[in-house]
Amino acid sequence: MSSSIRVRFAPSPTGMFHVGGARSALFNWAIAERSGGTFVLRIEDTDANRNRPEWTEGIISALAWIGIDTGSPVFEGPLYQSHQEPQHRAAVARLQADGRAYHCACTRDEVIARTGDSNRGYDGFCRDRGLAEGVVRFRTPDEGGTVVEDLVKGTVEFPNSAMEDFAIARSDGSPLFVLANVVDDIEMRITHVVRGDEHLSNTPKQQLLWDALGTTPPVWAHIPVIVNEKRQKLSKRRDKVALEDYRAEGYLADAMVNYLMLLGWAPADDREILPWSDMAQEFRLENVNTSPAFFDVKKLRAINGEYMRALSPEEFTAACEPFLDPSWDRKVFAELAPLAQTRLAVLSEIGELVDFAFLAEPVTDEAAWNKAMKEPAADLLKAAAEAYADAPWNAEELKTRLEEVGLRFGLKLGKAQAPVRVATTGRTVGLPLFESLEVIGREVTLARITAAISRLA
RNA sequence: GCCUCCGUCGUCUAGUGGCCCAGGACGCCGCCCUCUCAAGGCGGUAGCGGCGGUUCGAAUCCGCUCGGAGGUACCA
Repeated sequence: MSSSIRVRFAPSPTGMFHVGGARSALFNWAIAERSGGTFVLRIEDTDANRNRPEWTEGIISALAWIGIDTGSPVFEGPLYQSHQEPQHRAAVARLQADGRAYHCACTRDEVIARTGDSNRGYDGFCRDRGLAEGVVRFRTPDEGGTVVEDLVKGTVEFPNSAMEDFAIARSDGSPLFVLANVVDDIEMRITHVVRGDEHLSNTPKQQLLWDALGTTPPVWAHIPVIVNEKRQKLSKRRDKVALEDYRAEGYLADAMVNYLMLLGWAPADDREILPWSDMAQEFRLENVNTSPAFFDVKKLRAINGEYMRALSPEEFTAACEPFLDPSWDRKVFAELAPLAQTRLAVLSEIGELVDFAFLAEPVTDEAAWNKAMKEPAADLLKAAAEAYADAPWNAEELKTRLEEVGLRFGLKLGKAQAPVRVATTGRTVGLPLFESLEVIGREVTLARITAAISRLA
């Protein structure tokens, strides 16, 4: 039973991979992987995607980034849905032959004129007229309710009286999305449909169609949507939702996956940081929350930081590579990288932390300069330059010497280091100073201190 | 309008009648450590939308109410 599971994942056809879609994909992936089932990717918008293959490419590459590999044995796809295939028309015809659907010639205005209510749906006027043309409508049950058994939401009952005879094919005969969607799911032997709960309201229609087509409906699981700080569903226009953007900013895929899985689900123990293998093993749709979750970048950053600190120095250095200027000396960077590892939340911040070591002149932050270069900065820098002129060039010694210099001015190291830091790195905050000086060398250090002295003069 | 879903610290959550005067994590605040900034350690802040029931006992069950979200096309 569980080995025959086939989950369907349908990213939205917008050419951009939404974080909500990513989470949904991950949930699907987890249950498919754990049960040894099949993950079916379907891009639902036929026309848009047929004309823009790069959109599909983008989605596949985003999926690959978070570990959903198109080469995996439990992956099947991509599959485009077309609602113009023969089997869709055949299904419409079958439904009509079975008396489950009928032609209707009413216009919207006619319906409103009859019901006197623009809020109500179709009134069933053509139900028994035996027409041969027009839109095809599905004959909805008059009484009772349609019960959707949902793994996440539980038992949800929709009164049939609130469901109009909805259209399944246009008057030109072309099948509509709802119908095609169900037909394809049946054909692909989908057993589990896991999607955002914005689809819950349309589920009874689909379920009716599954039944009418003589097939047992799949297991439904409607997961809560992800919302913004205003508690609205994440929108492409307002919110930053493209998974690709987070990759570009320097979030680690593992951290992203971990965070996304935590949105609406929590492992049994108190762990929040845990490997994918554990999550996939423990994940149950039944344990997914029912309420919407806010996408909190602050927490994402914190988790990303955890993952970055857990990296070995080599892994961290490698992870930084895409965010480094090509001209920077990688040997020098390798020395600096371990110092930077605990000091950033996302990889894209690496540049501003280490650029001083590669540029001819440090980028000087004026506010930092004004703050650090107060009396007796000039004299202190002169003394430091002297002390450093003949110092053995290692961090330990550089620290000791500056400490001594500071003492002469009645300053502790915390104060005394500030002018030197700004002179050599351009900023008041940054990597450990003396290790940094060791890396850039005596010549560069002295040159920068001298330059600062003359600027102060 | 009608239908459906949702409502525990600012945020993500644990919690399915007593173990909860509600636990963890992020954030925030403070202290320690410290060459700056981080990291790390320690401590703190803050919550069951409201009202009525049921019960010896309710975050947990029921009703109402308020608030939020989504759906409702000859769109996909």
